[in-house]
Amino acid sequence: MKPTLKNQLDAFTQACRDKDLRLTPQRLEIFKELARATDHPTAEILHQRLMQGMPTLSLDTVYRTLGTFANLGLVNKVETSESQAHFEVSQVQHHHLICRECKEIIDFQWQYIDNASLPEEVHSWGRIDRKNIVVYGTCHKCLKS
Amino acid sequence: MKPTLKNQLDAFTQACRDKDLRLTPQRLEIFKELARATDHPTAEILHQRLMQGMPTLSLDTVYRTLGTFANLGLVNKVETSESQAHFEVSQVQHHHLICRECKEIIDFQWQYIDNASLPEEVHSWGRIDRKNIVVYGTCHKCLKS
DNA sequence: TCCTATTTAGTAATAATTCTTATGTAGATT
DNA sequence: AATCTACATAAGAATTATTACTAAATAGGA
Repeated sequence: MKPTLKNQLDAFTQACRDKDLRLTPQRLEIFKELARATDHPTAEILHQRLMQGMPTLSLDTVYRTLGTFANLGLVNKVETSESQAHFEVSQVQHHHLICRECKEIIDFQWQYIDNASLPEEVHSWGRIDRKNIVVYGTCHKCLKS
Repeated sequence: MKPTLKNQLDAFTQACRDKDLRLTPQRLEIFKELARATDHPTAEILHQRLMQGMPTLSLDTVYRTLGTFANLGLVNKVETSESQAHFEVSQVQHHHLICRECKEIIDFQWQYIDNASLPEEVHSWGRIDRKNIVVYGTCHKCLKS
């Protein structure tokens, strides 16, 4: 069950208050744009989209803000082996499928893994906060062409 | 059971022949150095190490060569959310533990997952070639300090 | 409304990776 | 073994991705 945009915004504004983070229009817009996105945009792409409604927004602010959000756990930096970082708003636990050809990133869920407990050696390594699966392959669209 | 360095080198030279890849001293040294490494070095660190024995080796060659090897599946680019790419020689299937503090990357095995089959939606997405788990957390060393 | 610490825009700087080009060389052919 | 040629390399320049600096703007509390 995906949270509604409104729920996400409420959680967001609450998190800002909790963390003494000022609720600036830039932060709000960046968060909303990312929450609205179904792809996993890079900072640059997000910046381009936001420029429509906020022509003076700087790319640096997008990077800085995404970094801040990521530290608070409000957004995730998606692990890829690409050079540009991709972002998403933290939702329910999920994993990623990445096409080696077109680089498209798709979410999927896999409860079997979410519920599985990690091997003992991992627990003795330290404190875990996130386990994420990244599956690489080639999507049908690219296989056809 | 970890393959011996000799086995890896044989597999490497064979792969070069198969793929019409010239067996240059640079390629050989880069591969050997990476096979010998137990950490997951970046191109830059690998370059530094290699400079000991090959003072004229250029950083660009290390990047180019690692890229070539990665395409052939001889080495893996480790998925991290850091900006510098980390590399490893492809070994038996394994996964990665990454400490958010010190950024150290540790390998671990998890047969439970290796043997599990992915959800149906993933199979219908396309052809899969690798499923990798990246676990983020904080290692004991960093928890203590 | 005013104050002040935080945040931002604009631009400069740095870091990571890739490209360009002249030279070198692996490996096939003789 | 000598020659040839397409591919690979070194060196440095160029690009790309991200972060830092600084003066001006502003969120949110007094």
